[in-house]
Amino acid sequence: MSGIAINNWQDVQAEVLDRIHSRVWKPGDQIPKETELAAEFGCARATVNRALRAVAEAGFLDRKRKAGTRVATHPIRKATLSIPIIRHEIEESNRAYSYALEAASIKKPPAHIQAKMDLAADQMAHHSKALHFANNQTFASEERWINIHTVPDVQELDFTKQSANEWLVANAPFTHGNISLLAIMADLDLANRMGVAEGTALFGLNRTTWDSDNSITTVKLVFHPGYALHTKI
Amino acid sequence: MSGIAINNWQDVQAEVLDRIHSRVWKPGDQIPKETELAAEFGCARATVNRALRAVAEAGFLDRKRKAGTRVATHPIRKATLSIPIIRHEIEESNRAYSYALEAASIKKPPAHIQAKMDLAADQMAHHSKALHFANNQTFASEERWINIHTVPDVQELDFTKQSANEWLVANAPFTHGNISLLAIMADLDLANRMGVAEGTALFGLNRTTWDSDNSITTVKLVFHPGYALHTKI
DNA sequence: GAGTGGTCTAGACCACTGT
DNA sequence: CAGTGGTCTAGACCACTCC
Repeated sequence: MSGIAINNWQDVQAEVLDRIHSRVWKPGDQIPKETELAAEFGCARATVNRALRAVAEAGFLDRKRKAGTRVATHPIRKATLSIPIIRHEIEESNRAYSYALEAASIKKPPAHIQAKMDLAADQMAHHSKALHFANNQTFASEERWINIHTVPDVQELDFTKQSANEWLVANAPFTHGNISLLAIMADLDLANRMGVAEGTALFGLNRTTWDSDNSITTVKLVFHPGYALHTKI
Repeated sequence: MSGIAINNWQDVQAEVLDRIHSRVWKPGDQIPKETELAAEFGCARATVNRALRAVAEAGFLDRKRKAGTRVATHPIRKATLSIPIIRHEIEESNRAYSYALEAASIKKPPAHIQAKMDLAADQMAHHSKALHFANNQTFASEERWINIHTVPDVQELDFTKQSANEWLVANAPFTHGNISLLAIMADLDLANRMGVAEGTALFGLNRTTWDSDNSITTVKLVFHPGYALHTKI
């Protein structure tokens, strides 16, 4: 007996995780089928299914029709990263947020931006640079391109007060996007804008968002020295 | 009419996402309750629940008992990051993986490691340094501390052939852990070990894993210049 | 107190996939 | 082809939380 009554899918999940963790079920082992576990736990198969699905999503089980359910051999797999909105991140730590637009214009993007946003060779786009501050210290710099075909309204807006990101979030919903995380060495321009030494290693995040097949915006965020992204597994 | 028959929870999810995306339901709006949607779509409430739960997990909806379901005002929230096992990552790109242990010993860890692993002040730990190669080029460096109280077997092992990580994954299952992602400027030692110029900006990942309240291991991985982590949202 | 989402059940059928 | 997980249904009760 496991000693604890099983009444809901969380209990089943806890019991399953305990068996994996205590190596009753070892990595690579096939575990009993849903109907057997349901009988053992005295609950419906749907409840077992709910629990096993959750554990599989967390990466500890591999499930396949017909082949059954096996304990994952390499459980270090998925981490959920919450991508913060800069203003929220700063305000949640009780610091004062401020924002400064450095430049904004419509111009032809360089080739690597055209490729990233799937723009035609002669297509113009909205370009902007801005800085985000926490308690008047530079927190992050942002360089952004916006697709003016997908988001025509952007040409009439004033981003000196409201950040482009906040306007876009509220007014140009996206269907999907991709994110890259990388280390960046500050060049002279970036170093000057952010008030750090040239060559400083900075944490960077590139994000491109899409409305179906149409790119909306691509942004390169570079954070202050010492910034780190945290997550639990 | 939406024109497409709704037969399963994925269809419901697609329809819900489409309504959010096309702004039939705007950010902050309360959407119809589950029973109403079930009636509209001609399916069971459980099916609607399954779909809405999935959309909420993706961050596009906020759900509360009694208060109902609302469209999230800030959908940019969660990204699932798959933390790769280095050997797999290299082999999947059809490059030859190799590994070199540089040092291994039992010694007293520095204070910040003691704090990170919740070790007593006089407690010793297993320390190792290693390099990972892809096609004989340096791919990443690793510096690791292992809690010899939680994992006593580690003292009898030879990590010259098998990497510590692979042994730990198979033999010391963890219940939870935390990960930090950051940018690192190569100091002289790191630069020499990795064959890069001093001061190069490198992508780093720190991970500590736990077996309930006992730390298992903490590792600092530093990747080659140009390395980036990718994810979709 | 009442309304909404959260979950359970029992049974059924479907879909993928290994043999 | 057969076994396993994937999903649907209809109804029920529970738990949280706003008023």
